[in-house]
Amino acid sequence: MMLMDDLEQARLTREGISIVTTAKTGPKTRARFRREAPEDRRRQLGEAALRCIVKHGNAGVSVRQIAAEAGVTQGLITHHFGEINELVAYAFDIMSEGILQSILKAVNEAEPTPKARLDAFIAASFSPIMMDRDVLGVWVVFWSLILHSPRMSASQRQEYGDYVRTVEGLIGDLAREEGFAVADLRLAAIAFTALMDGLWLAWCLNPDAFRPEEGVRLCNNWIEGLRRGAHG
Amino acid sequence: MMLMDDLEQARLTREGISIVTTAKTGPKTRARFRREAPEDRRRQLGEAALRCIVKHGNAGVSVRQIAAEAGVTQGLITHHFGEINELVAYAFDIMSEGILQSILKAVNEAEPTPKARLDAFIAASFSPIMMDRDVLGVWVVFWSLILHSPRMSASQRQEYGDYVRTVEGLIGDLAREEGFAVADLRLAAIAFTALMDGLWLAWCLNPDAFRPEEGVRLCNNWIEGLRRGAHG
DNA sequence: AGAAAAATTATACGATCTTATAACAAGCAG
DNA sequence: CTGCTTGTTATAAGATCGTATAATTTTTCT
Repeated sequence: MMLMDDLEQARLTREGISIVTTAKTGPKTRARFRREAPEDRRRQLGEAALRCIVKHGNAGVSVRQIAAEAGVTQGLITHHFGEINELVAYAFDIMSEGILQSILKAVNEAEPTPKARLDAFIAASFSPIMMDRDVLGVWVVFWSLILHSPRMSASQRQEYGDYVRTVEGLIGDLAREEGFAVADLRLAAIAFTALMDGLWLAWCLNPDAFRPEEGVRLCNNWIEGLRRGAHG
Repeated sequence: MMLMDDLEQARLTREGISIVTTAKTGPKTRARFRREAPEDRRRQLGEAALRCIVKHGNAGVSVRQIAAEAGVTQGLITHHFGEINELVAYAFDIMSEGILQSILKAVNEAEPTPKARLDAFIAASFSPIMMDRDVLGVWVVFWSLILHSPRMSASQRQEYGDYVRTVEGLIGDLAREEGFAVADLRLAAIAFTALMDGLWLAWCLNPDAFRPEEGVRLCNNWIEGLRRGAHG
């Protein structure tokens, strides 16, 4: 999962020392540990959760597996998050924010014209970082939770809103620059978002269906329809 | 889950008799049962699986829960499907086929003009039967399996192909009738499918984002773009 | 230095899950 | 009516899961 590479860090490998010393020093030695700021620990656990979900899908959402992945004991998750669902929701926030930031970075590095910025947005959305089945694997787990958990649902509403507003800005700027009209900017942004998400989903489920470049072209065609007043 | 209503049947409620009679007749009484044709039983189990997934999401995919839902014992699932994933894959086939048939029925009941048929297709895709979060709940479980199981992946490829070809036919007929050109019909169908799926997904995750009628309008706008040569 | 606070380990408990296996019963063939 | 096939129940074994609780170590603060 390429998106995660940035986030990954050298993580604490739990020392087997306690086991070795147990025989020597006595039966009551404990594993040594480093105490970390709650904020850091929470993030470590969140990233470990993402890695587990990538590797094992829904089955990866487990206190024991995530704790092992993070190199800590199970109780730590209870301590920092209370119940495991809270940890997963936190992981969802990390993931969402990471993706949006990654795309926004590409947009802001483009030339400051509306067209160039929109192109960068589309290109970033179909870059290898996004066209990754593992990312869908994670997303799918989140979706199923969103449907049942109010906490997750609230996060999703927030992230989706941010995303659509971003698209709204990009499209609005283009329309102003090129002088065409859009009847309902918010709805147009929703449609464009849906088109991109739908293409991404279809590709992840069946990468043979079309090539990413074709996805980019189809998005540009939608923009072309907007230019020609299809949403007037 | 409205789509399931058609499939639901009065199901065997397991008699507690065996427990009661145990005290009277002796310790060795067994539950009475009806023997059914493997084909029937498999379908019953498949439908029970769908009901469980609707109710409990991923957690519903469990031998015990599905067996209880179907009013049989656990061993029966092992007997008919071997491992549980095979049962879920079977449930996926039932579901996919049901949805496509449901939409095609609406299309074929419309007036035989390309425009009317396409309208019916869109309307059916945004009808209350489809705009149901429970349906996404089931689909999400399937997607996660598609990513990991070749068996499920093969089914998905087949269903997706059928779906896109249907859209291709509808759009192609309209283009011919109205006399506009489409450069790549297959790609256009993929885009339109993605737009509809993306809107459906967004709505299911967050029903407050837009109304189904607005979804229909956004689809029509896309068609309007096609008319105006955005995909030429 | 020493005590208080907070992070972390360690462990246990009860529930649920998957799979395997043996016993039983329903329906069909003769 | 009898016996065979197999759908079905019943039960057990072993793994894993979530959460609670107590003991211990690290860090901080005075």
